[in-house]
Amino acid sequence: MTTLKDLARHLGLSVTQVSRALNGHSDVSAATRARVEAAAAALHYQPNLSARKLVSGRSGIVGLVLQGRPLALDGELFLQFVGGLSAQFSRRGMQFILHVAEPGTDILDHYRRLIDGGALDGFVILEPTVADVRIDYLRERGVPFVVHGRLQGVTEYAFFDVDNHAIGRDLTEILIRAGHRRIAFLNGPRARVYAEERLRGHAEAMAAAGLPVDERLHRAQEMDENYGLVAAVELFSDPATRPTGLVAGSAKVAAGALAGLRALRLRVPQDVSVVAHDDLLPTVQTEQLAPPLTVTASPLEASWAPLAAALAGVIAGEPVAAHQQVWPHDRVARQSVAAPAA
Amino acid sequence: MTTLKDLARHLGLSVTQVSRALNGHSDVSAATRARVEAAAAALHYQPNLSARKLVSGRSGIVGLVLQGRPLALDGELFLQFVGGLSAQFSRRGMQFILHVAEPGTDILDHYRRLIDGGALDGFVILEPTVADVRIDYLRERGVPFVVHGRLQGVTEYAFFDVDNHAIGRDLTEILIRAGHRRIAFLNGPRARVYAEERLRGHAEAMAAAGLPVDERLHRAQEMDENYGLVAAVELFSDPATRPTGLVAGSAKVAAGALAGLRALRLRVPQDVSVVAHDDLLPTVQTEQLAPPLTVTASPLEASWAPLAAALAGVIAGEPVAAHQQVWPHDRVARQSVAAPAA
DNA sequence: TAGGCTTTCCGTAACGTTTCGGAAGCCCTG
DNA sequence: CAGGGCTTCCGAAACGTTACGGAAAGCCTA
Repeated sequence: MTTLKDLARHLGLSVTQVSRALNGHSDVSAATRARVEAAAAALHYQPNLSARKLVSGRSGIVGLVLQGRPLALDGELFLQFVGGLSAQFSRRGMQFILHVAEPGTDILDHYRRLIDGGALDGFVILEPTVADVRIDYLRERGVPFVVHGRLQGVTEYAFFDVDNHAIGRDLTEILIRAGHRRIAFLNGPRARVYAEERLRGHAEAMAAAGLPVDERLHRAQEMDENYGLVAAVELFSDPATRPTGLVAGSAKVAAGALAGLRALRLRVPQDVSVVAHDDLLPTVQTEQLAPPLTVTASPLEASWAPLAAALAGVIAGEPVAAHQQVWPHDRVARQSVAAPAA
Repeated sequence: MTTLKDLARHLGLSVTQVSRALNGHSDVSAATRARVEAAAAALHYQPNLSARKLVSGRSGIVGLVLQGRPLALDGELFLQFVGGLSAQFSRRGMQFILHVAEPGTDILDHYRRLIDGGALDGFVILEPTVADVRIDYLRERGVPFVVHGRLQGVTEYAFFDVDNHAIGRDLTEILIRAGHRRIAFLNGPRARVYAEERLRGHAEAMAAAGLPVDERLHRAQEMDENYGLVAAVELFSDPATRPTGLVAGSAKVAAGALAGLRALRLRVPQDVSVVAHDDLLPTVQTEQLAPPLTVTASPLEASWAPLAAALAGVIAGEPVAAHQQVWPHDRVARQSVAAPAA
């Protein structure tokens, strides 16, 4: 293992100067810097992260803490999250640790150990809830973090998000404008901020059109295909109370719902209009469904680079306000919406 | 952050003695040790991994390096691997790093950087190939690693594996004993050791029964549902050349194959007998398929704890021979095998 | 009681890096 | 030519931990 000392000896310089040259400090002549960099490359010098951490207080390691049997998670989504983040942090020369907390253990204990051990510089928080204890704890301890999504009641934190309020509103409005009045709403699980936001947008659009919000047409659950299928069958099997439109929270939910409607021999869009929000994941492609789905769309994949940049920035001491980003979403009209049958 | 110095001051001891007490050295009185441990717990002392690494040469961090767009991986399998390993290492007080190498980059460069940076103590190797450059590199550099699966031509390394040779043989024998002579074999990708081993077992069983091996009935591919479906349709659509039995490499492949056979209006087991190897993953349950599948079975989940234990042991300097484990598999007869139609 | 062994403790050095304060050499200004 | 400022360098200290060598105290043995 090549160390700074080796380099210094080899170059006839002091360790200090070599370090400063490599780290881009100003008081190094251009000629020296070039010499140092060449030698570092030639000798395959890699800075020792542990030593650097010890003195600088930073390890270049960030983490993601997940709880629950992995089995309870959606494999596809998990892969997107972890793979995307890991690749982005790797690219920045940072390490990305995945820490799985077993169910039944106190999640804050895991954060405490990770922080006290001095191993991690910061955390990525996925799927925040409305009263998220993780956030409270990290804020209290002053540990850098970045949120995929947004919090309620707090503003001084870094985040990357889409406008879920607008998404809920847009999807609902698409159906309202087509003439629908009874609209099923398949949302994500209750306490999640994004689900609450979408619900708020939905309610707002309904109110703006003078329509009542019927909570019996709402569902709130982890979003997978099975959920969509079961919900569709439940909500649409009785012709008397059947809604005419359906908002699905994700492409998977939509695919499941389409299967359910098909099983009930309901046609889309003649009998039921369907819209969904599409994260543009590779598993379910909404333009390939039957019929191709009218959606709001925003690539989940776009999150990873900004999240990594934000966390790196906050760790480096930049103000969080510089790392608050709301990604826009598209509205894509396809063939799954029509006027309700008379 | 509580440090050893804090503890020492608080206890009126030297830093050295506190360190030795906490690390279970012999020259510490029982009374002192108890006092130190109590104080450590009370002050939430967590050893600083970076400092420990700097002096001991170990970081307590192990890694898994994956290459390829995560999209190319099977989400479910990925989740099992990463979640399972992460949980096991966490339990041992070790950190588990996931490093995603972008496609097109040299995989060995990633290992080199990780090792030279001094950040990692060892690696987990998944899905080894027959001439695996990663293994060669790690062996050459003397870095600890553990293999999920086995290597060919090398014996001094730690591994956890199932007997894929026996699995290939057993599955084939089940069909042969039922009277089948033409057997389709849906294997994993070519260069993977496990696939080669299974193929060897298959060929051996065929030879033992005096049956010819027809390579046109073989497929070798990443094992997912679509593969099973396409292969079944290809192999069984022509009544003239159609095999009477099928060996599927995984539950997913089997589920796909069953769908394909159903599409061809072939009945299982009346027209075609089907057997598979089952990793007992939660997504596809072979006893729930139609018909319930006759399988060899071995839980993939059993791998994580032994793999973690093995890597920890090797890092601690234990001989690799103490960490070579072959897990047994079950044979479960259900309703997917019958004598071939006359 | 002297010598040696065992138990229990401690001071110091070391790991590789960054930071802090200072210092040498040079050029410019008055 | 004295003084000041800039550029470029360096030594020493520090981060928190473990390893090494040694040392004090107690007990046993001869």
